Amino acid sequence: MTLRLVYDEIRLGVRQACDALGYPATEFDLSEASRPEFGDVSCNAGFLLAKALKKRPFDIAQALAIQYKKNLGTYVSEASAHDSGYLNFTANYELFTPQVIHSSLRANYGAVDLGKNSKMVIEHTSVNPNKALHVGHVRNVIVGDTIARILHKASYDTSVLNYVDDSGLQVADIIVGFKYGGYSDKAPEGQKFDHYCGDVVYVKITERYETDKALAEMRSHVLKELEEGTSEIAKFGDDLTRRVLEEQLKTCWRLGVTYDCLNFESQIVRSNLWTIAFEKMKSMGITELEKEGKLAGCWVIKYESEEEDKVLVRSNGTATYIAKDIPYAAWKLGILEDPFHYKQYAVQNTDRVLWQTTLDEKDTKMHFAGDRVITVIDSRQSRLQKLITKIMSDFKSKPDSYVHLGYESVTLSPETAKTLDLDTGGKSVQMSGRKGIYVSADYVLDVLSSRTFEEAKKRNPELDEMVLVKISEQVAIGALRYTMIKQDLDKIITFDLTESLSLEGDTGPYIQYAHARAMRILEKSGKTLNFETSLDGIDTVYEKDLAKIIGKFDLQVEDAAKNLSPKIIAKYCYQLAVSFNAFYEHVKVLTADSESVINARLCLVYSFKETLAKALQLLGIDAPDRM
RNA sequence: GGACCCGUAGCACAGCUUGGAUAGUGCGGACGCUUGCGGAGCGUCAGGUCGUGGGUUCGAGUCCCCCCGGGCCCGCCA
Repeated sequence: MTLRLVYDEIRLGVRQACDALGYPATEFDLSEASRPEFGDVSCNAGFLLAKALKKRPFDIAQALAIQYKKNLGTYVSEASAHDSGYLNFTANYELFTPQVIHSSLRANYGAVDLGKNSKMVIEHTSVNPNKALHVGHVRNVIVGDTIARILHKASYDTSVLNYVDDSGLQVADIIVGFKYGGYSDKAPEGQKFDHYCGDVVYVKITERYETDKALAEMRSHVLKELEEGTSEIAKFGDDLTRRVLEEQLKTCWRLGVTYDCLNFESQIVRSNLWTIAFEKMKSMGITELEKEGKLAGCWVIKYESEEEDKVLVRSNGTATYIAKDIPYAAWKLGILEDPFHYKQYAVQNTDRVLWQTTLDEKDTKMHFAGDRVITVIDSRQSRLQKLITKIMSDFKSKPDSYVHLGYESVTLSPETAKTLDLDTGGKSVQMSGRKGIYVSADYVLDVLSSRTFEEAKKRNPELDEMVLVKISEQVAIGALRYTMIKQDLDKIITFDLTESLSLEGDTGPYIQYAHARAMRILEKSGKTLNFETSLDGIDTVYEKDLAKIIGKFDLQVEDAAKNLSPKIIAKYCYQLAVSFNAFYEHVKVLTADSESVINARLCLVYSFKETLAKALQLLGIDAPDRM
């Protein structure tokens, strides 16, 4: 039983009332009442019928309310018309609250069956393996991970992929650095290898290209060797990228993010996927050999919707970079025969196996492809992604099987830029790995973690150091993950280091704190909760509001999954915490008047705690028992 | 030149998909709340011509168009 049932009952009841009054059928909407004094659910049927019936919305709502009240049903206690024309309903909380509490005890509470167990592939992270993750990458990682968690809750059978671009220009850059630039391929003591590669080798070698043309030429040479994959350089590169990748993954795992498979670009290049995809495109007429003009001799993709033709194969016969993206996208959708074998890369969180692609026939066969694919990439790539979406919908002859989930970038605030010795004249600045303008994810986590450690220690001086470290890490990750998810994907996040340390207001720690408070009440009560007795006597506005919000968890999951909008769950967690804090402040639990009320309130607190923990889990945020 | 995104209080955002009831929240500012289940909390107040102009509608922050401001993308690079 959740709020959904109340909606369903009202929808049916209003339809019946319309029929009884002889009103025409109409697709009215039910929505949450905008203010508490309007009740719980509002219906706009009055407005919609006004024209057809030539009556005022209020009169229609009034008639409907009277008709509806002849049979109030189970979960509605009041139906009334408002002057504005809305038809408002109030839930029957005597019944609703205990039933919501019972429902919320289910392990899979909040789950919805949108996906029907269909295969869904989510690709995210996909950071070039030549540097450490910075806060811009973190947005990708967290958005992707949260979407995967939400879709899993919505009954999709999800596979999470991380694409490793180990044969690209950025990797070539650091190889040049190590092989020809004189940099040691060991990081200095105390520095992670990915940081060393990004902070030192990548940035410095890029600077040196400016003056050292010979070095710059080595880059294209190295790139060619990487693609061919047989030389000593390629072997060196392979070893190198795996060392960087290992460090990058440590950062992701620290954030609570796990994957199912690592897809190496070098293997896509060395497999036959491209040849097959190219033939398919030719036979479908997606690409044509240009006969004249400036693109003469190139295979190009022509789409009327695009103003420019896109070169797929150069006049010298070599393929452009989309020749890597197209077969990979097709592979993700299971359109092409899978040339890969798979072997175990690691075990994450004690039980989740991370696989990796191989071209070794001795390894096993697996299936990671999906009926639908979501690719999480920065919206700066939406031009290319639009093209791939189009090609995939032609391949699959289903328009929405490939989805580019774009998001705006993370920029650095002028104050934070200053800490990197950058004067931006009061404007925020785009991060750039190449130019060394970024704040690394590990650094932010470390700073946050030590800040939260101080705070936790102050509050819990008696707790063991190791316990405090664990709590502060949970809170630090909660803080970072929440800031990355709470606002809309198409809004730029201006990252400010000082601001990110805030633990008050609309933040992850605020929400976690509500959970810790609830936990402490339950602990302190020392009681075994009795859910089987009548849970009445909890009828203050605070308790009703809390029950209502607990009761709409599944509706929020559905909304978030349908719209691929992780912030909906973030807002929901915040709403839960706000409602609980109001309850906490105004309603006494342990010192309530009677044992039965104490029990009922404890049950509500337990229900809240469980629901918040489940919702936070969708955000990959731990719910600490104390903090 | 063309494509896409953003513009709502001092700052950061929600609300726009599906048009209706006094436009919400956080930070910052002012003031208050703890012998009580933990103050990472709660409460009160101040602060908004929803970028401009037009259109559609009984009704527009929400839909349509023009314009203005900001961002970002547009290679036989990857």
